[in-house]
Amino acid sequence: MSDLDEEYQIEYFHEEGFERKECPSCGAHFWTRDPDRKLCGEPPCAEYEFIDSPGFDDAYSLEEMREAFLSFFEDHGHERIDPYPVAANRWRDDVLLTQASIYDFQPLVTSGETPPPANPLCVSQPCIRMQDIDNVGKTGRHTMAFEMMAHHAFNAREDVEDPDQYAYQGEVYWKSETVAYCDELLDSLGADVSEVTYIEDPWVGGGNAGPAIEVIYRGLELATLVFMCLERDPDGEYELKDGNTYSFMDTYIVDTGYGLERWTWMSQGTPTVYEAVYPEMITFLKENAGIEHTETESELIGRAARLSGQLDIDDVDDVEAARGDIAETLGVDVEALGALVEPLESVYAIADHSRTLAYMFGDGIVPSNVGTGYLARMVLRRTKRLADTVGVDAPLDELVDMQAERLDYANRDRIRDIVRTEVEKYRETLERGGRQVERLAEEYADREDSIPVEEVLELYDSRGIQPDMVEEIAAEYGADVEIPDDFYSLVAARHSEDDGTAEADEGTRTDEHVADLPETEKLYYEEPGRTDFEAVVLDVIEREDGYDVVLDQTMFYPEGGGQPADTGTLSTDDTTVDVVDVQESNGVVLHRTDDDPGKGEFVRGSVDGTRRRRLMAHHTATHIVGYAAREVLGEHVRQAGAQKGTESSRFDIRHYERISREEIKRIERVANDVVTDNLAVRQEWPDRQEAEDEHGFDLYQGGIPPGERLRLIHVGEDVQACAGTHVLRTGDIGAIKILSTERVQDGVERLVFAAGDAAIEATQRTEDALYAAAETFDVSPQAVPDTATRFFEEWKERGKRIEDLKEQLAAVRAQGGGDTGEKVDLGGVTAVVQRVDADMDELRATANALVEEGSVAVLGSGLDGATFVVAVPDGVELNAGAVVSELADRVGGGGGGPPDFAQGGGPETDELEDALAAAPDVLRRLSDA
RNA sequence: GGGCUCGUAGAUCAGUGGUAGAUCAUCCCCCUGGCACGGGGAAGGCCCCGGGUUCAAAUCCCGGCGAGUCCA
Repeated sequence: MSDLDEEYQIEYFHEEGFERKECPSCGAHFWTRDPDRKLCGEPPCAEYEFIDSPGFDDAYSLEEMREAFLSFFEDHGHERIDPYPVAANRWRDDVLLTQASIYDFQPLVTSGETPPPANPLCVSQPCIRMQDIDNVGKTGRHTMAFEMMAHHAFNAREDVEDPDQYAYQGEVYWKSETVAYCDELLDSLGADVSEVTYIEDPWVGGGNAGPAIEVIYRGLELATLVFMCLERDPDGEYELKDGNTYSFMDTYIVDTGYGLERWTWMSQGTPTVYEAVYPEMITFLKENAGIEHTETESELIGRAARLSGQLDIDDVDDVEAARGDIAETLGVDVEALGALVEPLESVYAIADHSRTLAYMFGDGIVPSNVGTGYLARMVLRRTKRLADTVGVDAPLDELVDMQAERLDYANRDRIRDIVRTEVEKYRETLERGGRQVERLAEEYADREDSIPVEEVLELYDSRGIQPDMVEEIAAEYGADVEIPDDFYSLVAARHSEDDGTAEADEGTRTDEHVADLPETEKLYYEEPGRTDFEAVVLDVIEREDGYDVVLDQTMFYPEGGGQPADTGTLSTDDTTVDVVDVQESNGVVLHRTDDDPGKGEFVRGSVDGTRRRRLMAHHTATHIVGYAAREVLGEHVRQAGAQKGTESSRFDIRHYERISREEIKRIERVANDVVTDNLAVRQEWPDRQEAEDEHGFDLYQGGIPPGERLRLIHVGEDVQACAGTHVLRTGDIGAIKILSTERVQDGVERLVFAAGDAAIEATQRTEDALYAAAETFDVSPQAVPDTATRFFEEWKERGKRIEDLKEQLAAVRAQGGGDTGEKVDLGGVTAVVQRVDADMDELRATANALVEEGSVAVLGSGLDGATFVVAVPDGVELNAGAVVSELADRVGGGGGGPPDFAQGGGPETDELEDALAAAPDVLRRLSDA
């Protein structure tokens, strides 16, 4: 086993006379120009030495520092590229948010499959790291949103068998130049390079690894220089800190990260990073929240900030402890210090979170209960809480807009709209939740009981109510509640209880048969309207339920991109087999057939033309509906899934509100305008990088296809990467009809629509339903809504009238107006036993009326099975439930109820008379008892 | 993607197998010179929809629709 020590013997260090040392405090190895230096210089081995004493010649704003960095590397042969979105899931599906500049180039560029946009390049990449959320504001240096400035060089070894297998060749530069650039940049900004230390710190992540260097200046880590050159390999020579073994790759990549915020901070020497990067916002927030400090207070805050860099702060508990230490060092009361810095911490966090939200919404994330949308929602709610707590009364959308303006987003109105909508949703949630907590608190306060933790868990889990809100409200009502320290692990435990969903992953069956076969030539792109073709059967693979036929070329479209497979037939001179399904595996198209056409045979293929035409119409229509939805609802609208069909298709989009009927109509109109314009549908196969440069990541609405080249489909202004089959002109679609919308998830709306013939059919089905209703009402279709309303109103009126009449009938009956029943004297009270063939409501009403008269009522009905109602006036010793129970038993059923009013019945209607005849005896017996 | 909670009068919610309720809002009456308040009364319910279990379902079970929320 080797270690990576040798990797740090970098030419530049030797040329410049660096010495390698071991830090006596932490044991790390580092390189320095200063022969007298002992410590590595990184906290906790040192403290911040730049607060109030900036480390560079000039103070830079965030924008100035970004420009200084990028132009430095431009002057040194790097091409500046535009940053990627913070929503990394727009070009890769393994992560949600961009957390480093290298994310831009994973996985296709780092693996060598796709060339980088430039080589070498430099970029300032916005990133979001949610894992730091609790520390933001408290440590003075953590931010959730930041820009990682970077220069990257993509190298590939040329001593391999086939250097051309990689999308880039040769070495641009490697370790020595990388360190030299960093050193020179620091020098050019006026840093004292003799104070800079380069600490050896191997990097491991995501299956890759390599030597890496932390660049420390005046106690602050300014950059990390990573030399990605290893990949995980069970037989690898190098065992790294994650316990895995690694070996060298054919590609090796310079991956650097320079924290823009920290460089800006270093240049200004403010107490915290926040004051350096968004000073106007901090000033605004402090003013808005009415935070003012005397000179001595400010001085104290500055000293505390300086010390906080020295402490190794990893979580909130540490922060609490750290504050104690700081207070002690400064000789002040810990609570006084807290009162002084806590509002400031909130202000810092609000500024940072607002910037995070501006990035998120600016890059098109829509709040949701899933994915990046959920993260955005969490950040927004946290920000709102902080603002409320510290007393910032400016609306949140204004705060986010301040950051969006600085970041130069074009869609600021949309961002504000999203924030306002989301804040309103949160307000409603809080209001609902608050009422719920109040009720609960009142209940437990009345019982002089404390609110159990289980209730608090339930409130959080299903209603999103923070435990501290429960505490607060409970206190108002004088109810006790204890929130355990491990509250959030209790929440986690709730969710992990039924984690036993076995992964029924039968493994991707990489077909051995397919591996040796040539890729099938796809004819459907050239002439999508053609259905007949000729081909040679290259192989036939027998399957459990049929055969997979491999041809040299095919017109059959395999299932993919939400478009179902074609069906049809393959014919030889001797036989015709049905193609029931078509799949693609590694470029080989597998035609699932019901019979074996014979390997080596020459076949004529015929695709079901009607089915294909319908699918093509729906596929092109999907692009058009997407375009129309973006036109009507806004640029943030993105595809969240799609499934094409022959009768209808569904298309899911990200949007932050329910779509109104009006909006649907407008989308339909825009879509049909595109159809009427009869635009040509163009396809092209450009280089991936060029396509991304020209059209951006919105190309990947339907997912991210692999490969160096993309197939682009142009429909009017709309451009998408798409492998499906399309009509030649939009007019071929005929018509597009949106059938319904539904909310698949919060923030995801599903549009169900039909195109072409299917649209006509769908419209006809709707009309048929309307006509049928019109016929029933015997009115014109236009009159159906009014008529239905009138009928419904009348129906309700009649219901009430019937109720009323039943009451009256019951009263009359009770006074002996109707056919009087048998009277039974129970000594002091009379019981009336009577058969009334009526429904339960009427029976109940009659019984009530009899009770009003002072009688016991025993009523039976044979209307729907045998049913009984027994009612007993107040003060009479007779259990109605017991009576009913006995009577119902005689008709094969059961019954019960409270002692004064019981109901029951059974299926044997024939026994009803006998049961009623026996009732007097039952009554006498039960009342005696 | 997975879990959980909820859907009852215009609003907020009780009711958890046995006669659908409260508070506020609305309307009427009383009190007052008038108003606020107070007192009395009335109107207002496909108990989200569809199945199932049961003598009986707002209530229990299944499915759907709608809303909310937590986790990854």
